[in-house]
Amino acid sequence: MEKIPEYCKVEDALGILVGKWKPIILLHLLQKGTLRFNELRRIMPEITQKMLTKQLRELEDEDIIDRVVYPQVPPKVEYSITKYGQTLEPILEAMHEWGMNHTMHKMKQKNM
Amino acid sequence: MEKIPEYCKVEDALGILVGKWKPIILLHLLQKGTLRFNELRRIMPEITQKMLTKQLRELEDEDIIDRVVYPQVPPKVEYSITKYGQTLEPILEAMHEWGMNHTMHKMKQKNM
DNA sequence: TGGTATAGTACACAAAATGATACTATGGAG
DNA sequence: CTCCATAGTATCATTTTGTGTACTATACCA
Repeated sequence: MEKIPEYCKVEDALGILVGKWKPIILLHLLQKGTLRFNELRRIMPEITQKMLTKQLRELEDEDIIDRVVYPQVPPKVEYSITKYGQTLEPILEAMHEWGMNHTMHKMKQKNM
Repeated sequence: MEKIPEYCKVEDALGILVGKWKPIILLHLLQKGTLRFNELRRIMPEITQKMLTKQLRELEDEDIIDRVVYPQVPPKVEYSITKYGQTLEPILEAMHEWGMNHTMHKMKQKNM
């Protein structure tokens, strides 16, 4: 394995990926391409409006997702992954797959 | 991309990977194989003792790292990645690499 | 006229994560 | 006798994250 440099870059990656919701939001966006605010809410019913807004803003600030506002009433706002955000796909995919196997691992431990 | 199942497994992966410190601890352990408590502290001077202890315990509980206590004074405790923990390597590698590129991305934005 | 839908914001509050600092036990070195 | 080193624990303060509820504007539908 390659040596970790003095100023460990992994922390930067984390700043963007961590939080209870970001990876899930990103996985859904990767999957569907584009989603409106309330579509995201319906997909993740446990997240509050405030949290969703906050996470989306942070991802937008980091240039991971795009936010397009249509001047309509009722409002319409579409979110999608930026080109740059797509570079996160390998990490998200790896997490997703690992998560699956991890569930199996736990089931074994508990003899389910 | 494959469809995300009802009960999204990514959250499980996250429970283990998130936290400001876990991926960094794991990367160092992957790199060095085995490290003592204070060696980890020296490598990551910003982490507090309490946090390091906590993160290590959590990783141990999840069967990601091993903790071996040598009955000596002063105490000696060695940490290493379990076989199961090694399955996280692809994620950690992906994060590490992405973190590097992300730093470049930011430098470009700021014209550094 | 009243209800529904959208994409939020504002405020009060609770809970969880993280941080700062001090403290412990004890063998060995000087 | 004093100080150092190790691998922690204990306590308190602060920061981040999350929850709950109420509120907004306005086109469309009945």
